[in-house]
Amino acid sequence: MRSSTKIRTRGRPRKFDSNVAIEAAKNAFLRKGYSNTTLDELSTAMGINRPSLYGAFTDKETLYQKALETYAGKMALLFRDSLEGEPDLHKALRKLYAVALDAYYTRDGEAVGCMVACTAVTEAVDNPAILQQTKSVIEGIDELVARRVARAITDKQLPKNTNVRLYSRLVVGVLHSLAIRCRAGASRKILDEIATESAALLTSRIAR
Amino acid sequence: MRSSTKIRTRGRPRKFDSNVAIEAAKNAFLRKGYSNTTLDELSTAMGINRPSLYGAFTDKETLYQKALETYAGKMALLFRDSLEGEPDLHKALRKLYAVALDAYYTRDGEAVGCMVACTAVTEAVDNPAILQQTKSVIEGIDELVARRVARAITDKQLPKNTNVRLYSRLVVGVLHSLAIRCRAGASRKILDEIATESAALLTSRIAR
DNA sequence: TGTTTTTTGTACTATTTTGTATAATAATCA
DNA sequence: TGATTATTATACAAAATAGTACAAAAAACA
Repeated sequence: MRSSTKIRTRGRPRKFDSNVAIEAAKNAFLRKGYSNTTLDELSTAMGINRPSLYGAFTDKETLYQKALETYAGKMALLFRDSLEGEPDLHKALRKLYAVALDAYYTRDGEAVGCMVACTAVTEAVDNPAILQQTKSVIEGIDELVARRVARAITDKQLPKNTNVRLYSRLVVGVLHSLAIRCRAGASRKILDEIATESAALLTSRIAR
Repeated sequence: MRSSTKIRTRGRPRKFDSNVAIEAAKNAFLRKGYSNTTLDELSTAMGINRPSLYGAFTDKETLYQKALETYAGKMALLFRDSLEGEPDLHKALRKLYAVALDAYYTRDGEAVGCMVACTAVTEAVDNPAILQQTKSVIEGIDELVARRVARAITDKQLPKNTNVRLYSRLVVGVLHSLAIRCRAGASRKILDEIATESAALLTSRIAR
């Protein structure tokens, strides 16, 4: 996972680590979205001055895409581990939602929600590239959950006639709502309750 | 519902109707969110030049708040009518989601989603007034649904021990997910399926 | 008819914002 | 050591953007 493989090349060496810088950009974009995050903020957050930033990441939009990609990759990993770590589907969903909620708050306790659900969609209407990226990230999460749901059917925790893709979209839909409510100022307590209740509803006997 | 009561006052008469203008502002803000919609765009969409716009609506932020308020009011009406028009809860939820999806597309078929879920939340992190407004709009919708759910309990369509507030938040959560998926480029067909399946799951026998 | 009042229209200002020119700097390579 | 190459730092340019000054216009009022 190291893109900054230290093969010494010519020229003056960079003062920053590419991955660390993207991480910082990600956090900045996560708070205010693409167009509302200025290059001054990015430059400060990343500890890189403007020309170096452009030299390394082309422009603001490319940097955003890279940051979103990084964010999505990390979330997908978290989600996959949560889902696959629990043999019981109900527990797996509870874990999924708990992990998501943890990620929806920064270390400082600020409620930022999800970078895809809460900020990327704002840009999507006027930016085809971001729309496409947003779409495929969401589909990726759907697919991730679908694989776990298929396993639950094999394990006889869900009926055989379950519509896997549709059911998975409902599971993921809870993540969307949690993200929005988080960013809209709901208390963590309420979000935990919603998460718990959703996991219960989705794994109750009748759920198809 | 007419704020532009035509009591002739002194001075040069306005060339625009206040409600129509706010409607236009609402549509503009709905597409691109608060900070990404410029005053030139607003001015053009509303058919009002800059100084008149400021004279009538104070500033961009006040106009946004007014537009969001208008949007929320209209959606609340649509939702209430949908919910209360159907005696059967399952049908009421289907109607609710259908009405929502219709609103999530403009007349031109553009997928804009929900002004609250898809764009207001972006601003909420850095704007306490918008955060507060977003929060209370969502709570208002929760409350609206809660009243309908309470009736369903009275009508014995849901068990007496149903946690009304929590259950209602799940119902509303589906709206959040539909809005996000809409704006993220999901097809109308898939959204209809999700809506249908969600209504079914939420009114299956085990749902508490 | 002339005064008062409010809105309109044009043009402008100050600020913010994205992106870049240029020279100095720090490394490799021959 | 000197040439080459890539990055940094300062400063700047061009465009966009929120908000406003001011005079002309259009109504009511006396």
